[in-house]
Amino acid sequence: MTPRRRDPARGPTTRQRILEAARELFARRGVERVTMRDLAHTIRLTPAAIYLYFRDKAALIRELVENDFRTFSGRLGRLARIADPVERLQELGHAYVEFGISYPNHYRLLFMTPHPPDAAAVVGAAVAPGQGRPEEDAYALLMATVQECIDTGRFRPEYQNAAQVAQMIWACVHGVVALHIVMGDDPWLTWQSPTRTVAMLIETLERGLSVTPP
Amino acid sequence: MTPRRRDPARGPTTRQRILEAARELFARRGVERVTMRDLAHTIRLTPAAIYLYFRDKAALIRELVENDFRTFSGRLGRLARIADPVERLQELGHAYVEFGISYPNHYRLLFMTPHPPDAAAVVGAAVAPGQGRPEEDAYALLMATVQECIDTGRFRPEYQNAAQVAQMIWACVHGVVALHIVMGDDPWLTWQSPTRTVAMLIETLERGLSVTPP
DNA sequence: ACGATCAACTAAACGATGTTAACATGAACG
DNA sequence: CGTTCATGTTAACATCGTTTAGTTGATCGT
Repeated sequence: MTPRRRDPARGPTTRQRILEAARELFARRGVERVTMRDLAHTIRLTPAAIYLYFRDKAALIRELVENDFRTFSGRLGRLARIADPVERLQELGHAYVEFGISYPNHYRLLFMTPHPPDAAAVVGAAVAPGQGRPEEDAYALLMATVQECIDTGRFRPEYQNAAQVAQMIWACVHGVVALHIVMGDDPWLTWQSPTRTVAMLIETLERGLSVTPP
Repeated sequence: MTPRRRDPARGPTTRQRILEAARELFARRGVERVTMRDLAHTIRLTPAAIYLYFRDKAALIRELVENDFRTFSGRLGRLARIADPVERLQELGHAYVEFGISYPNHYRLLFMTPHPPDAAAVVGAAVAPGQGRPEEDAYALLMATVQECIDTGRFRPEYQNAAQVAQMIWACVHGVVALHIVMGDDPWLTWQSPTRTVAMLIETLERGLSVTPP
Protein backbone atom coordinates (compact mmCIF):
# COMPACT_ATOMS: atom_id res chain seq x y z
CA MET A 1 0.00 0.00 0.00
CA THR A 2 2.94 2.33 0.54
CA PRO A 3 5.50 1.57 -2.13
CA ARG A 4 9.14 2.57 -1.69
CA ARG A 5 11.04 4.66 -4.16
CA ARG A 6 13.87 3.06 -6.03
CA ASP A 7 16.01 6.19 -6.17
CA PRO A 8 15.20 8.31 -3.17
CA ALA A 9 17.67 10.96 -4.25
CA ARG A 10 15.73 12.11 -7.30
CA GLY A 11 12.86 14.41 -6.58
CA PRO A 12 9.95 14.10 -4.21
CA THR A 13 8.07 10.87 -3.84
CA THR A 14 4.76 10.59 -5.64
CA ARG A 15 3.13 10.26 -2.27
CA GLN A 16 4.53 13.61 -1.21
CA ARG A 17 3.50 15.24 -4.47
CA ILE A 18 -0.06 14.07 -3.82
CA LEU A 19 0.03 15.44 -0.31
CA GLU A 20 1.42 18.79 -1.42
CA ALA A 21 -1.10 19.27 -4.19
CA ALA A 22 -3.95 18.14 -1.96
CA ARG A 23 -2.90 20.54 0.75
CA GLU A 24 -2.90 23.38 -1.73
CA LEU A 25 -6.25 22.52 -3.28
CA PHE A 26 -8.02 21.69 -0.05
CA ALA A 27 -6.91 24.89 1.61
CA ARG A 28 -8.05 26.97 -1.35
CA ARG A 29 -11.38 25.37 -2.25
CA GLY A 30 -12.26 23.23 0.75
CA VAL A 31 -12.26 19.44 0.78
CA GLU A 32 -15.69 18.74 -0.58
CA ARG A 33 -15.12 20.94 -3.60
CA VAL A 34 -11.94 19.17 -4.63
CA THR A 35 -12.50 15.97 -6.52
CA MET A 36 -10.09 13.09 -6.74
CA ARG A 37 -9.95 13.67 -10.47
CA ASP A 38 -9.03 17.30 -9.93
CA LEU A 39 -6.29 16.29 -7.59
CA ALA A 40 -4.95 13.59 -9.90
CA HIS A 41 -5.06 15.96 -12.83
CA THR A 42 -2.89 18.60 -11.22
CA ILE A 43 -0.23 15.97 -10.51
CA ARG A 44 -0.64 14.66 -14.06
CA LEU A 45 -1.74 11.29 -12.76
CA THR A 46 -4.73 9.05 -13.09
CA PRO A 47 -7.25 9.07 -10.22
CA ALA A 48 -6.60 5.42 -9.55
CA ALA A 49 -2.93 6.15 -8.86
CA ILE A 50 -3.85 8.03 -5.70
CA TYR A 51 -5.35 4.87 -4.32
CA LEU A 52 -1.95 3.21 -4.44
CA TYR A 53 -0.88 5.52 -1.65
CA PHE A 54 -4.05 6.26 0.27
CA ARG A 55 -6.85 3.93 1.16
CA ASP A 56 -9.50 6.49 0.29
CA LYS A 57 -10.19 10.20 0.25
CA ALA A 58 -10.88 10.27 3.96
CA ALA A 59 -7.48 8.77 4.73
CA LEU A 60 -5.76 11.37 2.58
CA ILE A 61 -7.62 14.13 4.34
CA ARG A 62 -6.85 12.70 7.75
CA GLU A 63 -3.15 12.55 7.10
CA LEU A 64 -3.06 16.08 5.75
CA VAL A 65 -5.01 17.52 8.60
CA GLU A 66 -3.04 15.69 11.22
CA ASN A 67 0.13 17.15 9.78
CA ASP A 68 -1.09 20.70 9.88
CA PHE A 69 -2.52 20.21 13.28
CA ARG A 70 0.76 18.91 14.58
CA THR A 71 2.42 22.17 13.66
CA PHE A 72 -0.43 24.06 15.28
CA SER A 73 -0.11 21.96 18.38
CA GLY A 74 3.61 22.64 18.39
CA ARG A 75 3.01 26.35 18.15
CA LEU A 76 0.71 26.16 21.13
CA GLY A 77 3.32 24.10 22.94
CA ARG A 78 5.81 26.93 22.68
CA LEU A 79 3.52 28.97 24.87
CA ALA A 80 4.17 26.53 27.69
CA ARG A 81 7.21 28.60 28.64
CA ILE A 82 5.03 31.46 29.81
CA ALA A 83 5.36 31.42 33.56
CA ASP A 84 2.12 32.99 34.71
CA PRO A 85 -0.69 30.47 34.11
CA VAL A 86 -3.37 33.09 33.64
CA GLU A 87 -1.32 34.94 31.09
CA ARG A 88 -0.53 31.64 29.42
CA LEU A 89 -4.23 30.93 29.21
CA GLN A 90 -4.81 34.21 27.42
CA GLU A 91 -2.05 33.59 24.93
CA LEU A 92 -3.36 30.12 24.26
CA GLY A 93 -6.72 31.59 23.39
CA HIS A 94 -5.26 34.14 21.03
CA ALA A 95 -3.08 31.60 19.28
CA TYR A 96 -6.04 29.31 18.88
CA VAL A 97 -8.17 31.93 17.23
CA GLU A 98 -5.34 33.09 15.05
CA PHE A 99 -4.92 29.57 13.74
CA GLY A 100 -8.61 29.17 13.03
CA ILE A 101 -8.82 32.44 11.16
CA SER A 102 -5.66 31.78 9.17
CA TYR A 103 -6.55 28.26 8.10
CA PRO A 104 -10.34 28.14 8.03
CA ASN A 105 -10.54 25.05 5.86
CA HIS A 106 -8.23 23.08 8.08
CA TYR A 107 -10.10 24.33 11.09
CA ARG A 108 -13.40 23.23 9.65
CA LEU A 109 -12.07 19.76 9.11
CA LEU A 110 -10.62 19.47 12.57
CA PHE A 111 -13.28 21.02 14.71
CA MET A 112 -16.41 21.62 12.72
CA THR A 113 -17.13 18.36 10.93
CA PRO A 114 -18.13 15.19 12.72
CA HIS A 115 -15.40 12.63 12.26
CA PRO A 116 -16.73 9.27 11.17
CA PRO A 117 -15.12 6.76 13.51
CA ASP A 118 -11.81 5.91 11.89
CA ALA A 119 -11.99 2.31 10.74
CA ALA A 120 -8.37 1.65 11.67
CA ALA A 121 -8.82 3.24 15.07
CA VAL A 122 -11.87 1.14 15.75
CA VAL A 123 -10.15 -2.18 15.19
CA GLY A 124 -6.79 -0.98 16.51
CA ALA A 125 -8.51 0.08 19.73
CA ALA A 126 -5.55 1.08 21.87
CA VAL A 127 -3.09 3.59 20.42
CA ALA A 128 0.49 3.84 21.49
CA PRO A 129 0.55 5.97 24.65
CA GLY A 130 2.15 9.41 24.37
CA GLN A 131 1.76 8.92 20.64
CA GLY A 132 -1.79 10.19 20.89
CA ARG A 133 -3.43 12.48 18.41
CA PRO A 134 -2.14 16.04 18.51
CA GLU A 135 -5.46 17.52 19.55
CA GLU A 136 -5.08 15.57 22.75
CA ASP A 137 -1.76 17.25 23.43
CA ALA A 138 -3.25 20.70 22.92
CA TYR A 139 -6.15 19.86 25.15
CA ALA A 140 -3.80 18.43 27.76
CA LEU A 141 -1.84 21.69 27.72
CA LEU A 142 -5.03 23.65 28.25
CA MET A 143 -6.12 21.39 31.08
CA ALA A 144 -2.72 21.57 32.75
CA THR A 145 -2.74 25.34 32.58
CA VAL A 146 -6.19 25.53 34.07
CA GLN A 147 -5.17 23.12 36.79
CA GLU A 148 -2.22 25.32 37.56
CA CYS A 149 -4.49 28.32 37.88
CA ILE A 150 -6.66 26.37 40.28
CA ASP A 151 -3.75 25.06 42.32
CA THR A 152 -2.20 28.48 42.76
CA GLY A 153 -5.50 29.88 43.94
CA ARG A 154 -6.08 32.18 41.04
CA PHE A 155 -9.66 31.10 40.50
CA ARG A 156 -12.68 31.45 42.71
CA PRO A 157 -13.37 28.46 44.90
CA GLU A 158 -16.36 27.25 42.88
CA TYR A 159 -14.06 26.42 39.98
CA GLN A 160 -12.40 23.23 41.11
CA ASN A 161 -13.14 21.01 38.14
CA ALA A 162 -10.31 21.66 35.69
CA ALA A 163 -12.01 19.77 32.86
CA GLN A 164 -15.12 21.84 33.31
CA VAL A 165 -13.25 25.13 33.16
CA ALA A 166 -11.10 23.99 30.26
CA GLN A 167 -14.14 23.11 28.24
CA MET A 168 -15.72 26.44 29.03
CA ILE A 169 -12.69 28.24 27.69
CA TRP A 170 -12.41 25.99 24.68
CA ALA A 171 -16.07 26.54 23.88
CA CYS A 172 -15.58 30.31 23.95
CA VAL A 173 -12.66 30.47 21.56
CA HIS A 174 -14.14 27.81 19.35
CA GLY A 175 -17.39 29.72 19.19
CA VAL A 176 -15.69 32.87 17.99
CA VAL A 177 -13.78 31.05 15.28
CA ALA A 178 -16.64 28.84 14.18
CA LEU A 179 -19.16 31.64 13.89
CA HIS A 180 -16.70 33.70 11.94
CA ILE A 181 -15.98 30.89 9.52
CA VAL A 182 -19.61 30.02 8.89
CA MET A 183 -21.27 33.41 8.96
CA GLY A 184 -18.28 35.69 8.59
CA ASP A 185 -19.47 37.25 5.37
CA ASP A 186 -23.17 37.17 5.92
CA PRO A 187 -24.17 40.72 5.16
CA TRP A 188 -27.16 40.92 7.46
CA LEU A 189 -25.18 41.55 10.59
CA THR A 190 -22.01 43.52 11.09
CA TRP A 191 -19.39 41.29 12.60
CA GLN A 192 -16.75 42.61 14.88
CA SER A 193 -13.19 41.52 14.26
CA PRO A 194 -12.72 38.02 15.68
CA THR A 195 -9.43 38.91 17.32
CA ARG A 196 -11.00 41.88 19.08
CA THR A 197 -13.98 39.80 20.12
CA VAL A 198 -11.84 37.03 21.52
CA ALA A 199 -9.60 39.49 23.31
CA MET A 200 -12.54 41.07 25.07
CA LEU A 201 -14.09 37.68 25.70
CA ILE A 202 -10.99 36.26 27.34
CA GLU A 203 -10.62 39.35 29.45
CA THR A 204 -14.22 39.14 30.59
CA LEU A 205 -14.05 35.44 31.25
CA GLU A 206 -10.90 35.82 33.28
CA ARG A 207 -12.49 38.49 35.41
CA GLY A 208 -15.40 36.17 36.00
CA LEU A 209 -13.12 33.34 36.95
CA SER A 210 -10.62 35.23 39.03
CA VAL A 211 -10.81 35.61 42.73
CA THR A 212 -9.55 39.19 42.76
CA PRO A 213 -11.77 41.81 41.20
CA PRO A 214 -9.43 44.70 40.37
CA MET B 1 -43.44 25.17 -9.89
CA THR B 2 -45.88 24.91 -7.00
CA PRO B 3 -49.03 23.24 -8.27
CA ARG B 4 -52.30 23.71 -6.47
CA ARG B 5 -54.44 20.88 -5.16
CA ARG B 6 -57.75 20.26 -6.80
CA ASP B 7 -59.46 19.10 -3.64
CA PRO B 8 -57.77 20.73 -0.70
CA ALA B 9 -60.05 18.90 1.70
CA ARG B 10 -58.67 15.45 1.05
CA GLY B 11 -55.45 14.66 2.87
CA PRO B 12 -52.18 16.49 2.94
CA THR B 13 -50.71 17.93 -0.18
CA THR B 14 -47.88 16.00 -1.79
CA ARG B 15 -45.66 18.94 -1.07
CA GLN B 16 -46.41 18.63 2.62
CA ARG B 17 -45.86 14.90 2.58
CA ILE B 18 -42.42 15.51 1.11
CA LEU B 19 -41.63 18.06 3.78
CA GLU B 20 -42.80 15.81 6.59
CA ALA B 21 -40.86 12.81 5.43
CA ALA B 22 -37.78 14.90 4.77
CA ARG B 23 -37.98 16.44 8.20
CA GLU B 24 -38.12 13.01 9.77
CA LEU B 25 -35.29 11.55 7.73
CA PHE B 26 -33.02 14.56 7.94
CA ALA B 27 -33.40 14.82 11.67
CA ARG B 28 -32.61 11.17 12.13
CA ARG B 29 -29.75 10.61 9.71
CA GLY B 30 -28.54 14.09 8.83
CA VAL B 31 -29.01 15.73 5.45
CA GLU B 32 -26.02 14.37 3.60
CA ARG B 33 -26.90 10.81 4.50
CA VAL B 34 -30.41 11.05 3.10
CA THR B 35 -30.62 10.65 -0.64
CA MET B 36 -33.34 11.97 -2.87
CA ARG B 37 -34.14 8.39 -3.79
CA ASP B 38 -34.50 7.46 -0.13
CA LEU B 39 -36.82 10.36 0.41
CA ALA B 40 -38.90 9.61 -2.66
CA HIS B 41 -39.10 5.95 -1.72
CA THR B 42 -40.59 6.57 1.73
CA ILE B 43 -43.34 8.68 0.13
CA ARG B 44 -43.80 6.02 -2.52
CA LEU B 45 -42.89 8.44 -5.24
CA THR B 46 -40.30 8.71 -7.95
CA PRO B 47 -37.27 10.94 -7.25
CA ALA B 48 -38.19 13.15 -10.15
CA ALA B 49 -41.53 13.97 -8.56
CA ILE B 50 -39.81 15.89 -5.78
CA TYR B 51 -38.45 18.28 -8.34
CA LEU B 52 -41.98 19.31 -9.22
CA TYR B 53 -42.19 20.97 -5.84
CA PHE B 54 -38.63 21.97 -5.01
CA ARG B 55 -36.03 23.37 -7.30
CA ASP B 56 -33.31 21.16 -5.85
CA LYS B 57 -32.22 19.45 -2.66
CA ALA B 58 -30.80 22.65 -1.24
CA ALA B 59 -34.13 24.44 -1.64
CA LEU B 60 -35.93 21.62 0.16
CA ILE B 61 -33.44 21.78 2.98
CA ARG B 62 -33.69 25.54 3.21
CA GLU B 63 -37.44 25.49 3.54
CA LEU B 64 -37.37 22.78 6.18
CA VAL B 65 -34.74 24.47 8.24
CA GLU B 66 -36.37 27.84 8.04
CA ASN B 67 -39.56 26.33 9.37
CA ASP B 68 -37.93 24.72 12.35
CA PHE B 69 -35.93 27.78 13.04
CA ARG B 70 -39.03 29.91 13.04
CA THR B 71 -40.44 27.86 15.88
CA PHE B 72 -37.14 28.13 17.70
CA SER B 73 -37.10 31.85 17.17
CA GLY B 74 -40.63 32.01 18.49
CA ARG B 75 -39.67 30.07 21.58
CA LEU B 76 -36.87 32.54 22.21
CA GLY B 77 -39.30 35.37 21.63
CA ARG B 78 -41.44 34.20 24.51
CA LEU B 79 -38.56 34.96 26.80
CA ALA B 80 -38.93 38.62 25.93
CA ARG B 81 -41.47 38.94 28.74
CA ILE B 82 -38.76 38.44 31.36
CA ALA B 83 -38.37 41.83 32.96
CA ASP B 84 -34.80 41.77 34.20
CA PRO B 85 -32.50 42.00 31.18
CA VAL B 86 -29.65 40.10 32.80
CA GLU B 87 -31.91 37.25 33.78
CA ARG B 88 -33.40 37.32 30.30
CA LEU B 89 -29.91 37.00 28.88
CA GLN B 90 -29.31 33.90 30.93
CA GLU B 91 -32.55 32.29 29.90
CA LEU B 92 -31.81 33.07 26.26
CA GLY B 93 -28.54 31.26 26.58
CA HIS B 94 -30.09 28.20 28.13
CA ALA B 95 -32.87 28.03 25.58
CA TYR B 96 -30.34 28.33 22.79
CA VAL B 97 -28.26 25.45 24.04
CA GLU B 98 -31.30 23.33 24.70
CA PHE B 99 -32.40 23.79 21.12
CA GLY B 100 -28.99 22.90 19.76
CA ILE B 101 -28.75 19.76 21.85
CA SER B 102 -32.29 18.65 21.05
CA TYR B 103 -32.04 19.17 17.29
CA PRO B 104 -28.38 18.68 16.44
CA ASN B 105 -29.00 18.07 12.76
CA HIS B 106 -31.04 21.20 12.36
CA TYR B 107 -28.48 23.10 14.35
CA ARG B 108 -25.67 21.90 12.15
CA LEU B 109 -27.51 23.09 9.09
CA LEU B 110 -28.29 26.47 10.53
CA PHE B 111 -25.10 27.40 12.28
CA MET B 112 -22.34 25.00 11.39
CA THR B 113 -22.39 24.73 7.62
CA PRO B 114 -21.47 27.62 5.35
CA HIS B 115 -24.53 28.65 3.38
CA PRO B 116 -23.86 29.02 -0.32
CA PRO B 117 -25.31 32.39 -1.28
CA ASP B 118 -28.95 31.69 -2.07
CA ALA B 119 -29.50 32.25 -5.74
CA ALA B 120 -32.95 33.74 -5.22
CA ALA B 121 -31.70 36.02 -2.48
CA VAL B 122 -28.93 37.30 -4.70
CA VAL B 123 -31.21 38.45 -7.48
CA GLY B 124 -34.08 39.41 -5.19
CA ALA B 125 -31.71 41.67 -3.24
CA ALA B 126 -34.08 43.44 -0.86
CA VAL B 127 -36.43 41.28 1.21
CA ALA B 128 -39.71 42.49 2.63
CA PRO B 129 -38.92 44.35 5.86
CA GLY B 130 -40.01 42.65 9.07
CA GLN B 131 -40.25 39.55 6.94
CA GLY B 132 -36.56 38.97 7.43
CA ARG B 133 -35.05 35.61 8.13
CA PRO B 134 -35.83 34.30 11.59
CA GLU B 135 -32.20 34.21 12.68
CA GLU B 136 -32.20 37.96 12.34
CA ASP B 137 -35.09 38.20 14.77
CA ALA B 138 -33.32 36.06 17.34
CA TYR B 139 -30.17 38.07 16.97
CA ALA B 140 -32.13 41.29 17.25
CA LEU B 141 -33.65 40.05 20.49
CA LEU B 142 -30.22 39.27 21.84
CA MET B 143 -28.88 42.65 20.82
CA ALA B 144 -31.83 44.46 22.32
CA THR B 145 -31.39 42.66 25.61
CA VAL B 146 -27.72 43.47 25.72
CA GLN B 147 -28.48 47.08 24.90
CA GLU B 148 -30.95 47.15 27.76
CA CYS B 149 -28.31 45.84 30.11
CA ILE B 150 -25.97 48.56 28.96
CA ASP B 151 -28.58 51.32 29.20
CA THR B 152 -29.59 50.38 32.72
CA GLY B 153 -25.99 50.42 33.83
CA ARG B 154 -25.71 46.74 34.57
CA PHE B 155 -22.45 46.34 32.69
CA ARG B 156 -19.03 47.75 33.32
CA PRO B 157 -18.29 50.96 31.44
CA GLU B 158 -15.91 49.32 28.95
CA TYR B 159 -18.81 47.39 27.45
CA GLN B 160 -20.60 50.02 25.41
CA ASN B 161 -20.74 48.26 22.06
CA ALA B 162 -23.88 46.14 22.17
CA ALA B 163 -22.99 44.26 18.98
CA GLN B 164 -19.63 43.36 20.40
CA VAL B 165 -21.07 42.00 23.64
CA ALA B 166 -23.87 40.18 21.84
CA GLN B 167 -21.39 38.41 19.62
CA MET B 168 -19.30 37.44 22.61
CA ILE B 169 -22.29 35.82 24.24
CA TRP B 170 -23.42 34.17 21.04
CA ALA B 171 -19.95 32.78 20.49
CA CYS B 172 -19.94 31.24 23.95
CA VAL B 173 -23.22 29.39 23.69
CA HIS B 174 -22.54 28.42 20.12
CA GLY B 175 -19.18 27.05 21.12
CA VAL B 176 -20.69 24.80 23.74
CA VAL B 177 -23.28 23.42 21.37
CA ALA B 178 -20.98 23.07 18.39
CA LEU B 179 -18.24 21.28 20.28
CA HIS B 180 -20.77 18.95 21.78
CA ILE B 181 -22.26 18.10 18.41
CA VAL B 182 -18.96 17.49 16.68
CA MET B 183 -16.91 15.86 19.43
CA GLY B 184 -19.63 14.90 21.85
CA ASP B 185 -18.94 11.22 21.66
CA ASP B 186 -15.23 11.27 21.14
CA PRO B 187 -13.97 8.92 23.80
CA TRP B 188 -10.58 10.51 24.33
CA LEU B 189 -11.83 13.27 26.55
CA THR B 190 -14.58 13.23 29.11
CA TRP B 191 -17.11 15.86 28.27
CA GLN B 192 -19.08 17.61 30.92
CA SER B 193 -22.79 17.97 30.36
CA PRO B 194 -23.41 20.83 27.93
CA THR B 195 -26.18 22.28 30.04
CA ARG B 196 -23.95 22.35 33.10
CA THR B 197 -21.10 23.83 31.10
CA VAL B 198 -23.24 26.56 29.65
CA ALA B 199 -24.78 27.34 33.02
CA MET B 200 -21.41 27.85 34.57
CA LEU B 201 -20.19 29.71 31.53
CA ILE B 202 -23.05 32.16 31.53
CA GLU B 203 -22.64 32.72 35.23
CA THR B 204 -18.94 33.39 34.83
CA LEU B 205 -19.44 35.65 31.86
CA GLU B 206 -22.05 37.65 33.64
CA ARG B 207 -19.78 38.18 36.61
CA GLY B 208 -17.10 39.38 34.21
CA LEU B 209 -19.48 41.76 32.52
CA SER B 210 -21.29 43.08 35.55
CA VAL B 211 -20.34 46.17 37.40
CA THR B 212 -21.16 44.79 40.83
CA PRO B 213 -19.13 41.85 42.07
CA PRO B 214 -21.34 40.18 44.66
C1' DA C 1 22.26 -10.83 -22.95
C1' DC C 2 17.83 -12.26 -21.51
C1' DG C 3 13.73 -13.72 -19.33
C1' DA C 4 11.38 -13.02 -14.93
C1' DT C 5 9.85 -10.04 -11.43
C1' DC C 6 7.48 -6.38 -9.64
C1' DA C 7 6.75 -1.44 -8.35
C1' DA C 8 4.14 2.09 -10.52
C1' DC C 9 0.99 3.39 -13.32
C1' DT C 10 -3.25 3.52 -16.88
C1' DA C 11 -7.79 2.32 -19.03
C1' DA C 12 -12.14 1.29 -18.28
C1' DA C 13 -15.61 0.36 -15.77
C1' DC C 14 -19.06 0.14 -11.44
C1' DG C 15 -22.42 1.90 -8.34
C1' DA C 16 -24.32 5.88 -6.08
C1' DT C 17 -25.48 10.55 -6.28
C1' DG C 18 -28.31 14.93 -7.82
C1' DT C 19 -30.84 16.31 -11.70
C1' DT C 20 -33.35 16.63 -16.24
C1' DA C 21 -35.87 15.54 -20.51
C1' DA C 22 -39.43 13.05 -22.63
C1' DC C 23 -43.39 10.67 -22.21
C1' DA C 24 -47.91 8.85 -19.70
C1' DT C 25 -52.38 9.51 -17.31
C1' DG C 26 -56.34 10.94 -15.71
C1' DA C 27 -59.50 14.42 -13.84
C1' DA C 28 -61.72 19.05 -15.14
C1' DC C 29 -64.12 21.63 -18.30
C1' DG C 30 -66.01 24.09 -22.42
C1' DC D 1 -65.91 14.41 -26.60
C1' DG D 2 -61.66 16.44 -27.23
C1' DT D 3 -58.43 19.65 -24.99
C1' DT D 4 -55.88 21.10 -21.27
C1' DC D 5 -53.01 20.67 -17.65
C1' DA D 6 -51.68 19.13 -13.01
C1' DT D 7 -49.25 15.18 -11.52
C1' DG D 8 -46.65 11.63 -12.15
C1' DT D 9 -43.20 8.01 -14.23
C1' DT D 10 -39.28 6.13 -17.09
C1' DA D 11 -35.01 6.51 -18.58
C1' DA D 12 -31.29 8.78 -19.04
C1' DC D 13 -27.07 12.20 -18.01
C1' DA D 14 -23.03 14.00 -15.58
C1' DT D 15 -20.25 13.64 -11.71
C1' DC D 16 -18.55 11.54 -7.77
C1' DG D 17 -15.51 8.01 -5.12
C1' DT D 18 -13.60 3.67 -5.96
C1' DT D 19 -12.15 -1.00 -8.01
C1' DT D 20 -10.50 -4.30 -11.32
C1' DA D 21 -7.73 -5.78 -14.82
C1' DG D 22 -4.25 -4.89 -17.51
C1' DT D 23 0.38 -2.33 -19.19
C1' DT D 24 5.09 -0.70 -18.79
C1' DG D 25 9.56 -0.30 -17.84
C1' DA D 26 13.39 -0.63 -14.70
C1' DT D 27 15.94 -4.07 -12.01
C1' DC D 28 18.15 -8.45 -11.14
C1' DG D 29 19.67 -13.31 -11.07
C1' DT D 30 21.65 -16.38 -14.17
